[in-house]
Amino acid sequence: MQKKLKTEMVEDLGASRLYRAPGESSHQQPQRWFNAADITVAHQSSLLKQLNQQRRQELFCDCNLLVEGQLFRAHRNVLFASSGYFRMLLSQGPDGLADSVDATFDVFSPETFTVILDFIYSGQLDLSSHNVIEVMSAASYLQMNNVINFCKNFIKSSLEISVKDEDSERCLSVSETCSFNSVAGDETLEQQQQQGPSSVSPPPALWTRDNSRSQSSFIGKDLDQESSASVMKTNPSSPADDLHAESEDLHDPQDPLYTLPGSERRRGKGGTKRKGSNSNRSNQPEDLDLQEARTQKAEKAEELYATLPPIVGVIGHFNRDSNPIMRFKCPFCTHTVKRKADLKRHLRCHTGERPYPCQACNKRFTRLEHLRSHFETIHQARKLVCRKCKCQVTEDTGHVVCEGSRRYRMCTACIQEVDCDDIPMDSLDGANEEPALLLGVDGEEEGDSKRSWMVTEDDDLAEDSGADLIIQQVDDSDEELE
DNA sequence: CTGGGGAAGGGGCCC
DNA sequence: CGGGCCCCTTCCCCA
Repeated sequence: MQKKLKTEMVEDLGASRLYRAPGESSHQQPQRWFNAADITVAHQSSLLKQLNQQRRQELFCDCNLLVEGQLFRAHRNVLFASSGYFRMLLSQGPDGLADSVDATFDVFSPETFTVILDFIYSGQLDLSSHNVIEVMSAASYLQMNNVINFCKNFIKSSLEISVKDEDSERCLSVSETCSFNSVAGDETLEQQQQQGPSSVSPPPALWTRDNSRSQSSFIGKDLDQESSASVMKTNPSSPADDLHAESEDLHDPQDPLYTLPGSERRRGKGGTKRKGSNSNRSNQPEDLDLQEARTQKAEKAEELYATLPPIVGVIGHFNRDSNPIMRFKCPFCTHTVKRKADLKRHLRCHTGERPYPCQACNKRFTRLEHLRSHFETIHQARKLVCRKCKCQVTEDTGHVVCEGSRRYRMCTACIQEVDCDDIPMDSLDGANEEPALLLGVDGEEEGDSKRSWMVTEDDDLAEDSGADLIIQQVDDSDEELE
């Protein structure tokens, strides 16, 4: 009976078939049963070790790689299988069939390439907070998606960027069990990517429109803890889970630090959630926590910036005159820009850094111009348009009406129509007054260059009733003198 | 359900 | 290189 059951198992288990140990006849009572997956894994592991040993002994190495003057030797078939860059390089014309292949790299350091090469041959990625950006940049250059994904997860956990609760466990398993499978795994990933995001399961967070606001277990995770476990060992025994790593984008709109406490939470590109946009209704402890977290995140962002290599990535294009056009590649995504400054600006959408807070509502912005636009539109009623009838108003025919920290203009007719005798109206002159001298982002006096709509980290949050159309008397002069 | 408007974010590029 | 402007896209709210 038992024998019959096991025979059925052998026939039915499919992918995870069981096999008898060598030497056992089918008539004997089986002593040990082997899982096909275990055999495969053991074989892969052994093969990888052999290849790595051959590399270290420079046996059968047919590829010479010169990185900033330092020579590395490797096997072209391994490189071909591990890196999209080498796939392109080695498959270009008859050169790929040459007896030996030479390549020179100056865009990353030998130390970085050592990490990459060790990963290719061992499945272990030696990441630290000091090398992660450079490794990621090199992996991007070499088109090694699995390494990029490991780096993304590493950075993300270091930055304490939140992910959804339901994803957190999976993410942990990713970092713990990401398969090496540098040959098949990478290939599979690329195939998945070629099939488009919809085919990748689960879909990347960037593409989702999940309303979940839950925070992940990454929140509060100690950076040091991550650093101490900086060697992200991949487990060759697991399937190619690195697809899951792809599902977590560094730029997480669910990040509570992504916007201000109480302010609109942006979901995906461009959108805002304005429900409760008359903000600052969150309770004080949460504000304190978020303030602290925000400070920590700013520090992490600074650290991230500090570790950025001098050139994050350079891609050569050619113009009509066949002259190369240099571009800077974002280490976190595929975006390239012409100017380094533009890249720096772009990086804020990955780091979540929002250095420009609004004094009125404490909402934060990535750019000064966005803050200015926000303040003028929301809090200063710069638009000479009646909010109700949309007609053009002038300083004589329109009045500024306050709604919480928001201000807008209404024409005299609309105000009378609303029939609010007690509508508090700011004088237009007051609304148009230029703010007084202010504090900069860092709380240092910076003169006229910084306007009153910028708030320091230590400033009290502006009160905002958040009530619907509660019109309050606002003294412009007092407010702006502050 | 749908379209328009408002607000916000991001990219390109000029000064 | 930073600031600023322009333009586009995206999302939400509301009629």
